[in-house]
Amino acid sequence: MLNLDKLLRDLTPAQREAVEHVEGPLLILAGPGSGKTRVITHRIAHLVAQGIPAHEILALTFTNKAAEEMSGRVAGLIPDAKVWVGTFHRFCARLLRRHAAQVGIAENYTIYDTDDSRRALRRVVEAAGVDPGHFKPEAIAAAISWAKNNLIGPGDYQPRPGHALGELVQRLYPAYERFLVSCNAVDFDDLLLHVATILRENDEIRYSLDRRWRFVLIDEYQDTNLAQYAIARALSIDHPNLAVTGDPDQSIYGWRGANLKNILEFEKDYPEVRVVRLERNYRSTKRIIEVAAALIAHNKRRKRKDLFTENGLGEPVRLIRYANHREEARGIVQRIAEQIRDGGRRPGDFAIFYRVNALSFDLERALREEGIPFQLVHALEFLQRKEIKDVLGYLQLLGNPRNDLAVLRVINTPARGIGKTTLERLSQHAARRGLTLLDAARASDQSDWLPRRSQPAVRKFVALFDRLAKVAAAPVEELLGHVLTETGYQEELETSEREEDVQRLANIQQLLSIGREFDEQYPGGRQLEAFLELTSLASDTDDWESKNDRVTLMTLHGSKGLEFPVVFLIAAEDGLLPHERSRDNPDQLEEERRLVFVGITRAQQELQISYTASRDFRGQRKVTVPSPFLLELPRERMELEDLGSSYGSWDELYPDQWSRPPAAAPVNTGKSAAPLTTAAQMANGGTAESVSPEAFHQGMVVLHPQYGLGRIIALSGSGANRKATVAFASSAGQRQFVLARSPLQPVKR
DNA sequence: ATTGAGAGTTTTTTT
DNA sequence: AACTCTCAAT
Repeated sequence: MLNLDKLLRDLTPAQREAVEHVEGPLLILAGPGSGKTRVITHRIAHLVAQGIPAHEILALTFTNKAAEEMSGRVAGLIPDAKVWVGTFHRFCARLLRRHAAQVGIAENYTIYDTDDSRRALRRVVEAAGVDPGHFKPEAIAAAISWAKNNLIGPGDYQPRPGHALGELVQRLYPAYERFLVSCNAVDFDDLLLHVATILRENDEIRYSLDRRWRFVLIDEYQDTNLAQYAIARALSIDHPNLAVTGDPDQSIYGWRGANLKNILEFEKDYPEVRVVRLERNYRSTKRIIEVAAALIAHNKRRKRKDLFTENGLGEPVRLIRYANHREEARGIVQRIAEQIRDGGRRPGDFAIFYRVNALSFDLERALREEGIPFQLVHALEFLQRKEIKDVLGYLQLLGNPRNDLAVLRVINTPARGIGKTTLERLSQHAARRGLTLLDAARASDQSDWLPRRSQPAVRKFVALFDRLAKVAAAPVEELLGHVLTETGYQEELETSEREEDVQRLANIQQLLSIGREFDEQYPGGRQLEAFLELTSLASDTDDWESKNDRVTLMTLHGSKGLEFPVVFLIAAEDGLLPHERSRDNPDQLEEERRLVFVGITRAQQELQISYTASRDFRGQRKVTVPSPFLLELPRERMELEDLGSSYGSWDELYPDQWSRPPAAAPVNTGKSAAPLTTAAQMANGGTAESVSPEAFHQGMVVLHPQYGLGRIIALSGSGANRKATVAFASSAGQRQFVLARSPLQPVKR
């Protein structure tokens, strides 16, 4: 039996309070590194020790990675307990299998990933005869996704009057949904929306599930959207034992519909809630926490939380400017190499974070050259590859023959002479008769609506499908083998000389071994559905392994929930951090700040933030502007280094800040926004006189009364038409001015 | 129907 | 810079 004392030992009073809480709502506000996962897992064990049946406990996370971590640690505490731990999406997928009929689909439905969903939408747009010229499918997809996340069904979508895109969405959303239903398919958002709908409309089901899961835990609650909120709520009405953990300061999924309100107003929904704050950080040094706290203090929309640590002071956080992206990669890799050689570090101690995946390239190369092992954690890569999706397409079709989208994908893959016109005929006939594409294909033989010479190819495809259907119940690896040989896919790749096909073949081998692993875990065959669910809800982020000793490269988003002894945060440049698309919206800007906060707080012992003087991005070389967030850091207490001075230094923007040695006196970190204005005033010397447009030149540092200091990055025209593009150090970003009429002043030095 | 060249566009983040 | 998509030629 479980030892209660052992569970509660070594916990702080706050942690203990959370762990010992049994009945009723609970809100755990947990700062980074505050032992949150430990508290959750211990609480689960404690509940079980109190005699609560493990199968009544449901723990929901957002990522598979978090789910795995949690279930592993629960298993460590209570080995055989049947606590259900998983992601929201997986949980909903399971529920939906059971209750699919409630929303008009069958239980063997297919889950469309983002790519499938885009294809489906494109087809719907085409069928509706909408001129795709003006509206990007992306925008329509985003609007539909937004609606679903906010529990707005296809029939309820109300556009703002006169809003052209909205009106289009109002028309296309129902059509898109009809198409999915006809394919017996759902997209990611549907998983949540359908389940929320079932819970809302069917009180009997709702009640029984509420009772079935008497204790519900939700991790990263700050990332829940309205649909997830509704699900959590519906499961906690008769048994309001809902425990949520989260940190508003780490909410970085607003763009996916996450609603910060859910956590900020949790206390309104459950007035009798017990709130526990975990503010002490056990992960990082004081220096790191100091920097993180100073940064996040600039956010307005947040719950005040005091971050502190009793850990040692540690080394100062480094802020480095490199000349360019190559130098940045080289510098970081050299430092890593040194520390592995002399500093007693291992490759697995290091992590490098960036805002966008495209930034990983130089680091990969530098690491490779230096011979340091690394792992790239790319969001979607493997499972998105064409060859993988093609093969899985066959599997999907076998599991769900109504899946027209899968038919479209595989009917001519590999090429078997079924082209656009044939497909057009098939689709038309299917639409006329209300058939699935597969049935239409079946009916095409000897028909009068498909030309004789097109018939044999279609007949062959149908025969292929039937052959495969006979072995569909085989173990996954075997089934994959059948697909590869029967379709001729493997042969096509094997006989090809092309380099990329060799790679593809290797990827297919990889898929086979995933299938093998799956079979070992779920022996006996007949597991096609489960395998498909696994592959469509998995992402490459999941198989990040802390145990294999490699330098980790990932996006800031991917880093959430992890920790590393040494962290490098690169490309702290305006336009990238904050991302240019987030810059103009205050809420989004705060989210970008939280993103940096998340990155910083991953570091246990050392942290280095860097940016460059110039960077090649998307094939263009650009003079960069440091991230405005850097101005919010307590730079007096950090170690500053400029390795890019040959490019003309940004020193001139912050003369007092950069050249002065670190201040001796402690500085109140909450006020670091001030230096900008101070520096600006100093730099300008307080004078204002009108300047000839010709006095401005490329690279010059200028002052704008509103936006502060900036650098001229482009000039055009002459005389009264002379225009300048200025990159500001503040969050104003880049702006263009007609010099003759602008208040811009050259900065005197 | 398939292939290849050229044009145009991109990704911010993930289930 | 790399990728995808479109369009024309075979």
